[in-house]
Amino acid sequence: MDHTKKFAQEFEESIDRLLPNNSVDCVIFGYEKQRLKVLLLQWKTNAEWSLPGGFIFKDEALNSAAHRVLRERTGLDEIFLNQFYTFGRQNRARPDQNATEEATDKRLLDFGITSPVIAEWMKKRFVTTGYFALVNIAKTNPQPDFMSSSCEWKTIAEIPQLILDHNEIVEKAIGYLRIQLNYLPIGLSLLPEKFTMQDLQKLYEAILGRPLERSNFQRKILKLGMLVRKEKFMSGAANKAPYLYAFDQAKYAQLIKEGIGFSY
Amino acid sequence: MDHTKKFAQEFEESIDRLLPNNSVDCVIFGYEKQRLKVLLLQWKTNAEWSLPGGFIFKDEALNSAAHRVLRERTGLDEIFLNQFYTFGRQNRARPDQNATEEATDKRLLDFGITSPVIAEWMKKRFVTTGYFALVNIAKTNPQPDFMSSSCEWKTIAEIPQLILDHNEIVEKAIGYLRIQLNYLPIGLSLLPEKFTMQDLQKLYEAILGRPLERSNFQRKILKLGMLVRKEKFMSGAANKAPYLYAFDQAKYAQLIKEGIGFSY
DNA sequence: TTCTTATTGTATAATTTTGACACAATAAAG
DNA sequence: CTTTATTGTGTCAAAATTATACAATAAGAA
Repeated sequence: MDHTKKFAQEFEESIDRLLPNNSVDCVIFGYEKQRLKVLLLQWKTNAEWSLPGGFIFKDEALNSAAHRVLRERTGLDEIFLNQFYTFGRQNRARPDQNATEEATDKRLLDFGITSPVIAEWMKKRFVTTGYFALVNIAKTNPQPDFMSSSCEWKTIAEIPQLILDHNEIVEKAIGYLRIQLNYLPIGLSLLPEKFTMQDLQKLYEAILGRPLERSNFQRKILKLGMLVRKEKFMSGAANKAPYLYAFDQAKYAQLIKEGIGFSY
Repeated sequence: MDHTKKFAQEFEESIDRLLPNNSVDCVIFGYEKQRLKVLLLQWKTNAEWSLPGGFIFKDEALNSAAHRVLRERTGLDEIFLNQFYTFGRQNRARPDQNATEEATDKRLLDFGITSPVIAEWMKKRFVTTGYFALVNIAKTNPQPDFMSSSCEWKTIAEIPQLILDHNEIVEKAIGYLRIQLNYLPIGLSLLPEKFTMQDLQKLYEAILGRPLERSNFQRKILKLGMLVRKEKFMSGAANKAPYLYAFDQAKYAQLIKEGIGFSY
């Protein structure tokens, strides 16, 4: 019995313990080379892309399910997950995904779903709750699960067409990320332990989608008192070397709790 | 056949058309006599209080269900509803509501539920999505439905113990109302067409839960340019009569879209 | 070595916003 | 005509914001 079949059998057996009509999807943001990225899974069977998502056990809280699903599908554990919106249209498939009975059956076969029990489950209507997370790409090593051939970080511009309404979910996640910027531990979660002021500024610029004035950004951030200055960083470039900074975690946590009170 | 039985029969017949395991609950904010209020329903059968909530039809979007449920249960229609959070603990009952089989059966009887089909439905686990709305109390006349003996506006301080986790839902709604203050048409939705500056200030104070400095509030609000000054308001009180104001709706809408950018 | 280049850390000045308070104007009651 | 409570507006210092300037500096080029 190959891996896929084994997985299918295990999933089929677990269906009785799942709460019907509900699911979770995770938008995992990472930051690398001054670019904001999102973690996507590609299906083994038909190479389509999707967000890491899954179902809820009958005896499991929605929030716990989000953490478990993310761990099972990517290996990422103990990360900050933030619920942001619940997507509940009758037909959450994209308009171009024909929803006739035959088309749906054919699509399930594309995904390698042959078991009638699983097919019946997958044909249900699911109301899905979106969570977003912020992770430091360097510190994590996501691994695709059985169903997925790969697990890739894509910049926002690179995001391909995703299954169902997952593109919409990503867009909404970015919107909430922006609105909640002052209340989220953006820097601590997304940056390496030590980073330059430019790293931090580019991160904010990536999230806000607009440029910020360098010297004013530096002054305002430093005035918050949440950064500790470390040694200089010799990049090898022909210009003045920037200092590295690290977060004063206690102060940062407090500031985030109250909301960082300025406009970038 | 009395009303309650008729309703029970109708509900029983509709269960097949409902999406299991999902529900919506609405936190309707109103403003009256300079007090922020919430609309609550009281059950005919056992006098317990709850938020107006209900279920989703299989062919209905989650957001549409929220509008329909609100209309059916209170008569309120075409109001601005804003999704804010999805509550998904395994057991959403309050800790003091004993969850043993017998206790649950007894509780359902308290609510007048005798049909086994309805009882089975009500025993399911429901993940509920919370919506909040802002309405002008003077313009609306909510009416309780079959199941409810009354439909009352309660100030935040007056809110009694509610069923399930509804007290938690109200608290979370107020939290989101505060955070999203600058992005919501608070004034236009909650105030009458013409209002005094004090009305507006007290509204913001009620939402924020803290006093604001009168003259500075007036200066900042007027500077936004979203108010049109009307005639004076002769209240009969022994003091200088205040001006009435109305919203410049186009400008207000634009400001709300971008987010009103100042701290109160 | 010296010059050049790109970037960094910091300073400065003009402008705007905020917070705290002052005060004359005024509607109605005594 | 005086008193009272509240309103519209003004002031002023402190703080924040914006735009700009400029010396310091790491490394490559001359």
